[in-house]
Amino acid sequence: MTHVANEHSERDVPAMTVQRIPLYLRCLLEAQGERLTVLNSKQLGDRAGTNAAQVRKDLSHLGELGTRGIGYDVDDLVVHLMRRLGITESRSAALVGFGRLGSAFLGYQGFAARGVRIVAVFDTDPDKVGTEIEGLIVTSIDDIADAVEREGIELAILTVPAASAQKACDALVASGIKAILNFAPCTLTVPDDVSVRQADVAADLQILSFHLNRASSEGYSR
Amino acid sequence: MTHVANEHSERDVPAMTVQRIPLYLRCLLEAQGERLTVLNSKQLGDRAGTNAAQVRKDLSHLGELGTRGIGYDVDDLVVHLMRRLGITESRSAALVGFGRLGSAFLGYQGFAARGVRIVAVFDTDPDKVGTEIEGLIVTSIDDIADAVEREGIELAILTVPAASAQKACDALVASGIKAILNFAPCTLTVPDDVSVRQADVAADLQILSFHLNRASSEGYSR
DNA sequence: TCGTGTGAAGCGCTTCACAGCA
DNA sequence: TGCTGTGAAGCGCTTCACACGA
Repeated sequence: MTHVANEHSERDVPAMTVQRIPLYLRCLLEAQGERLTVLNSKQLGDRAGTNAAQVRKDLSHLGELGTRGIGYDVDDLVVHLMRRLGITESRSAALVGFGRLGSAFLGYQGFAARGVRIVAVFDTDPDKVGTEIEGLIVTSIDDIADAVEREGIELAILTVPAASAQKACDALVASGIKAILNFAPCTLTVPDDVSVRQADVAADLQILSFHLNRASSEGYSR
Repeated sequence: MTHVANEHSERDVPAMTVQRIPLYLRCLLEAQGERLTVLNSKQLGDRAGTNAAQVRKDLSHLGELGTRGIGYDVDDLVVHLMRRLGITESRSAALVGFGRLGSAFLGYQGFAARGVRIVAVFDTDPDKVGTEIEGLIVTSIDDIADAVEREGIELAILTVPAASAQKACDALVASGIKAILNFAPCTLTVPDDVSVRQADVAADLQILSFHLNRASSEGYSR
């Protein structure tokens, strides 16, 4: 059952480290844009809004990626982080819910550079099904299982109203999707092998509102 | 403005507890809709996707809000959590960046029930300034300081491209805003007394993508 | 009796400080 | 010399287990 792990390639990465990998990657891509070839942990920490010790500890969970006395090679680290995130080839995502928010994501050109492509759009509304948008045709959610297999879809972005989110989620799970980003303000029930991330904008605003109450003391961030 | 500290009304609330308060509030409002008057910690934990011990510990940080042997009064707890979040009166928010994503938030009718109202819209694009939308008129970001004072704006939702996010952020900070929800994929630099929450959709998708890798390599054979 | 509130134990993440290596 | 990688210490969050009170 146990595989031989080359270096620590299959060692356990702490959850908080996983959440920061996309942040580091973004900072490294910025640095690439500035023609920087090497960054040390202090520089990367400053860009990411953390600190040098955090950066070193995080990256050490992924392997020995730096050079003592020098720092981290930007290009190498970009490649390594992308591989860890599984986005060396773009991941294919389905957009479920062709409303205002869904349309905004469809029109957003920034996903490609971050390793994600929206390759299918689903909705339940018969008036929307058949609409062409960004080269895709809005499809009935009943046809999702076929599309998932045909297009190799692995991720879903759920932008339907809260009232229909669980139903749409069930359809996604039934079609074999194992990762869902849910923008509906409701708790989704899924099997253990399916990952869900909750993106509740109103909740974020409420958290910020809480901190406003304690405006006397110093502010938080993230 | 300081209240007499009855019980622990101004005691320090752990950051993780603050993040769950909006979740509990949402679950309680759902329960209200089902005409439930009392919930115990197990029931609330199930709805929120956590557990009974977590609920009791979290709520105990806010005071003695339950009744032993019974549970928590739904209406009372709703009022208490809303007060703690500072949304008994809606908070006024500015939307900065009238693009696809910003338009989606403007059209979203769900914020009102969560205690937040968008009362002003800003953009830099002269073609967009002057547009009327949802009863609001898109205003130049240069006029933000006036609007913040006039409308009592305390929150900002930043939906501009990454390249102009820091500039818009600086304008918000200069106008006195102390809480910013940033959808641009970039790190914002702000004074210590300003709270920023980062909402990076692509990063969320990358985190989900990471977990897809784990699942496939850890999975049972077949 | 039942369920909350809470000290204490358990656990994981962050920070520190320095050994190790280019 | 300079910076990474890492054990260890520090800290905060979660979970446990039970006293307390309605």
